[in-house]
Amino acid sequence: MSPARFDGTPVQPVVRRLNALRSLSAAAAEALDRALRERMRCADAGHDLVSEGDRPERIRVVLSGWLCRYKTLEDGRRQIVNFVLPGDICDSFVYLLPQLDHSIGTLTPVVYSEIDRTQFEGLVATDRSLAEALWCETLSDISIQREWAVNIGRRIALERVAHLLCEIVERLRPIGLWSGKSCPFPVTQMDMADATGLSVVHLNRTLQELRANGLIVLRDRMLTINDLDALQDTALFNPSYLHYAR
Amino acid sequence: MSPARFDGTPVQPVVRRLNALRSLSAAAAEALDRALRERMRCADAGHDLVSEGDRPERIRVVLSGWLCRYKTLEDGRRQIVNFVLPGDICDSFVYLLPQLDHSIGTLTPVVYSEIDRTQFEGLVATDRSLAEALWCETLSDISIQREWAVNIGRRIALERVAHLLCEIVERLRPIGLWSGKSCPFPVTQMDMADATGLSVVHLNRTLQELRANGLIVLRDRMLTINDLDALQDTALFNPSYLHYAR
DNA sequence: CGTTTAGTTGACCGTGCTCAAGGGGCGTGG
DNA sequence: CCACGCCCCTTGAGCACGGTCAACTAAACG
Repeated sequence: MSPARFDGTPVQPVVRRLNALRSLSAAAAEALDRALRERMRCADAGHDLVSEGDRPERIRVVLSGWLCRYKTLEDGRRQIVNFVLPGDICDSFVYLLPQLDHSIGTLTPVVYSEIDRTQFEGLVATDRSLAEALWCETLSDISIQREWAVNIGRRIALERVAHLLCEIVERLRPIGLWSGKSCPFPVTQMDMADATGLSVVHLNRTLQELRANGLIVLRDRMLTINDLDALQDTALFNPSYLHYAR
Repeated sequence: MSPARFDGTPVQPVVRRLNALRSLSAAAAEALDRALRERMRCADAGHDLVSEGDRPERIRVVLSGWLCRYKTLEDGRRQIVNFVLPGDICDSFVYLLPQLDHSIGTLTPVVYSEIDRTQFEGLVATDRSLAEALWCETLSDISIQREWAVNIGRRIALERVAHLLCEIVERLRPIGLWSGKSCPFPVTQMDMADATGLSVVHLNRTLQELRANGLIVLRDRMLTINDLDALQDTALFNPSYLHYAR
């Protein structure tokens, strides 16, 4: 947790993501940048950043690393309901709610910033473009959540897994983590299973089918896609629900 | 579409729902009330209020009737991703997005109000309690959407259908449409199937199982639940994700 | 080196899907 | 008034997608 670990962790992914949704004023980008540098934190892989039932106090903004939002049923069944990538905000104005309805766990080591209520509201109050961008980010989150319902409810396993991969690629793109061919992919097969509503065994077989079809290469936590169009076709993927401006 | 059809359609469900999430000031409730009375509209059952791909211009607020948000895949598979009940807002600040990612269709005749952008922003700007309530409503919507992912991804058919019914009961309660024992339930089995990610045939059999277990009575578009605790138990239902203040 | 975690494979099984047909209620038009 | 069509619900039969259980491998780590 030494400050040294923050070296080289840029604060930009947030600005880049928000800008992809709705452009921020220069002043807003700068104020946000400053606020994010104030209270940076890190967390190891495999820990919960926040847990279901917690009273939310602060806004957290992910600067680097991957997390997932998940819920568990009494008997242990787990559903990952979304991934949280660099630049994502968890969540604007959460502290207005009495308690969290889900947990957020780290999949990798993570660097994030905390913003407390008064500082956050100060930021929002002084710049309209930031307030609008935050609404867009939230509307985009709901939209992603809706698409997950479609994915789990109406796509078959092969389409479902392909769709998950397509979404992640498109979300990594604006923050500069998609090279055009490949990206880091630090998600275990168990996580992917819990995200798609499949069993680990069947998820494994589905990945093999995607590999056999030449659609993906997935090795050593690295995902390579040689023909993204083909993968999108098998996923019935249409990126418009992400609401990124072109 | 004659004004007469609005007679007796109260504007209160919105205020009641928002108040259940976060209390509105008297001034905000009154201003909202006035705004909603300005441009009331109706729609017949079986029509789309808005469609995927539309450019959203106005905020719509449902005063009476049921709708559903849904998406369809190219080949016709349909997933209902949420129901829209009286008092629900579709959606705060949508017009910030370039286009809608899903459609909203009516299940019954519906009365709703339209609020245009400038009027809406005027309302929000002048009362902090309203702005906060709208954030709460939106956060609650995301939360519901997450729970749907869990429902479809990790609950078996019986639990899944039971959970859907439990959620609807709890959402009808604050707007006064749950009598304590029963409520209107104008949803066809096909709609329920599309909401739970099941086939119509299996949904039908699942409903019969719930009936056989004495958990529900569902006839003539009317749902009766004699032992709500028992239904919630079989659904693994925990209402906290709705974020209603007690 | 032993232990743990992640990935893989095989065999079997069951939940839920598909296809198909029939019934009941209701509105419409002849 | 009756006939027809349509929508919604229901039932049966067969099947397949995906789940469960179990065992094994390989890599990572202390």
